Amino acid sequence: MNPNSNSSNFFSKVYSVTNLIPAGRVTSYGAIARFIGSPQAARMVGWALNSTKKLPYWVPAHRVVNRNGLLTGKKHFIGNNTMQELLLSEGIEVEDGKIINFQKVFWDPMLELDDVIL
DNA sequence: CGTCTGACGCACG
DNA sequence: GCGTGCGCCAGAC
Repeated sequence: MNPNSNSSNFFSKVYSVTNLIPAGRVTSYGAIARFIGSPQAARMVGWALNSTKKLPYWVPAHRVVNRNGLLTGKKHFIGNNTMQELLLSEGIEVEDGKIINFQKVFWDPMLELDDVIL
């Protein structure tokens, strides 16, 4: 874990937090960005997750959506519906590329990892 | 080294 | 409540 030596600390934090997202829960790019200390770098979170495709280990990038619970990054997965399928398989209700009970399944690292220092 | 782009988020109208 | 514009940070050209 934490193979950050290669990448910037920013990326490694994104990977670490994303890996801590429990199955059946999701979080947002902005939430991660805030947690790692760059609240205005939400776009970079997505950028970092995009590069997880080439990482030697698995990162549950499908558990990260935008603040509206919209699966904005689904087109970056192998198939057009891969992201939604993965979420559905974890018990997350998704309809037309959007998480239904987003507020219910939302996992905020600021609250769950408030005692964790990356 | 300058410029464009992008899995976002927020302010405005 | 919805569409548009702008700023953010890092990487690719």
